[in-house]
Amino acid sequence: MENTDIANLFSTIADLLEISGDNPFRIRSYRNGARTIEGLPYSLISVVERDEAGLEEIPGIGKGLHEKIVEILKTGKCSLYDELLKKLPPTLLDLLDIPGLGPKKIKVLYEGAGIKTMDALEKAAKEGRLRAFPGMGEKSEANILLSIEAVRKRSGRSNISKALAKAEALVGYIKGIPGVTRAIHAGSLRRWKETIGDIDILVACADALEVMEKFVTHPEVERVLAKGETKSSALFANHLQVDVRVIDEKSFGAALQYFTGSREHNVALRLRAKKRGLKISEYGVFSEKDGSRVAGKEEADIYKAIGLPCIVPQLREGRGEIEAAESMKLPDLIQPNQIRGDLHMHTTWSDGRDSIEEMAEEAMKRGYEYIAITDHSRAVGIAHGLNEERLLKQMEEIDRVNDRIRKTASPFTLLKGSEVDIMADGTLDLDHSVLEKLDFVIGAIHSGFTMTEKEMTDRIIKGISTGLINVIAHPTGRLINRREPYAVNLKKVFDAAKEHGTAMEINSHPYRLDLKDIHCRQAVESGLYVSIATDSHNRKQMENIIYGINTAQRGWVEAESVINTKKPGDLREFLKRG
DNA sequence: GCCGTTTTCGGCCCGACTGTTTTCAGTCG
Repeated sequence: MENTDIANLFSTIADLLEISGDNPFRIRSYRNGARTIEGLPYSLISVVERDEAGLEEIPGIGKGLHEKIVEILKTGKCSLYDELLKKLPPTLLDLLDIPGLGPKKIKVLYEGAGIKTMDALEKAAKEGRLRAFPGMGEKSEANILLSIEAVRKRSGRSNISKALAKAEALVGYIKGIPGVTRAIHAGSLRRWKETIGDIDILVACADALEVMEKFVTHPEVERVLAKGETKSSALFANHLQVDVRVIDEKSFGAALQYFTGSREHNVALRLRAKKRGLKISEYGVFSEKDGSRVAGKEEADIYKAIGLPCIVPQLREGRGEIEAAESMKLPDLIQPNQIRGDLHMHTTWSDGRDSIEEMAEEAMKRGYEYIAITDHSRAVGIAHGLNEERLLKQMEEIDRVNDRIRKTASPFTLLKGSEVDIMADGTLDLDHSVLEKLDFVIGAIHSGFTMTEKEMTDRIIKGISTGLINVIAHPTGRLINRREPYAVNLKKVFDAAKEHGTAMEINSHPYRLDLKDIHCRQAVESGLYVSIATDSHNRKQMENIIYGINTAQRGWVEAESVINTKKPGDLREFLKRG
């Protein structure tokens, strides 16, 4: 039972309690608990093993959730969950995915007409049987049918890179509408979350109705969900929902803060405001006494009004950032200009598209001081992975390129590296004698993803224990929305990595982001170094570094934990092996 | 179910939009 499993269980319990009409605040407690657990930088198992009482030190976990966590960890079951399932069929949870349909209506439909599946709901809507229920009419039936269709086609949350591209295009479009003075995307996208449910765009303008009209008639709009004076929503291709809100200049900062979220972060801020006799809304910070405006125009002023330094969007997840801000212990987050080089990339020697020199040129354009060339090893046959012989030849080629660069009086350096496969038995794919000649070795898993957790963990630890691996590439092997991570005990991997001076990669490809945010935090809190690298297969992909940096920021990573912020000499010192 | 510089009970963030309503409940973020 990992934290994620317990968090998912609590989240499901919250949904079931909601449908059963339970106390909304009890429901919120389970939701809060789930979020908190998901974001913890350590495993609950370790807490319970050490001292059960430690659970209640975690904010949001009280007596009730404590007992349930212990029950789940000890028995693998949760009696509350089992009881709820006796009363409510789990298929009702699917119905919560239908926009416009919430727990109250689902309960009524289930109890009144025995509707418990998406198919049954569709049938009832088509037959016009839903309009018999209070608050439902023909229009509700039509909307439910449209929404069911959308849910069936939907592929889940969008990858951040897709959402960012769409958001930037739409912000450009809106800025082109006459009278618009400001437009910016907010929401989880501004927090750089790895997947995005919908895009929020805030607009300041002279004529709100004009903006709303232009937005809902955008040529790519597939369906308008709502259109009002200050808020409109529309579905775009790939079922990406976009919400546009028009905001007064004097409230813009408050709205930006509010719509950037997360919800948990905002709830905590509002609670804090309330204790100080203030009220925060998307319109500003107001005195509860006389309703006078205290702040609103700039985002930072919202935090200032409640006695906090401004917290960057990447940290606003309700994972202890407010407490850290309060005690002036916010992390000094890694910044893009602190990255001195990229330590994972491929060239035409294996499956990359560009040559060693082309990659070097691009890196120099980016202002880097070094990069590591890390082509695949022979096990990745499909990528023309290098054997020892070809790797030795490539090293000679890199020496030649380095010589040519040195003659231009550039301080730029190429490091000779390899992304060597850690084989199923934990041995490395290339002779140690050759790997020892390299400046930089990345160890990676590219096969045998279906191993058990123990097998995979042992495999990686055995690789690390060779003492030859500087960095573990994409440590969980996941592809966002495409492939689940392989089973691995990261805690044990981190321990072994610490012992052998191995760093963890934050792979910056937007479909990897591996380590992910919370794992980054676990890694640096375990005292590990990370390498923020792009795994580029062509020049252009080097720009993906921004996704890795933001993932690191979401994981509270500071520059001192990132090996590629080191000066070339310091990096070489760090890379020296045992 | 959680929590406490108005504390162990009685609160718990705030507002817009829709569809069905003659004043509002449900949903969403």
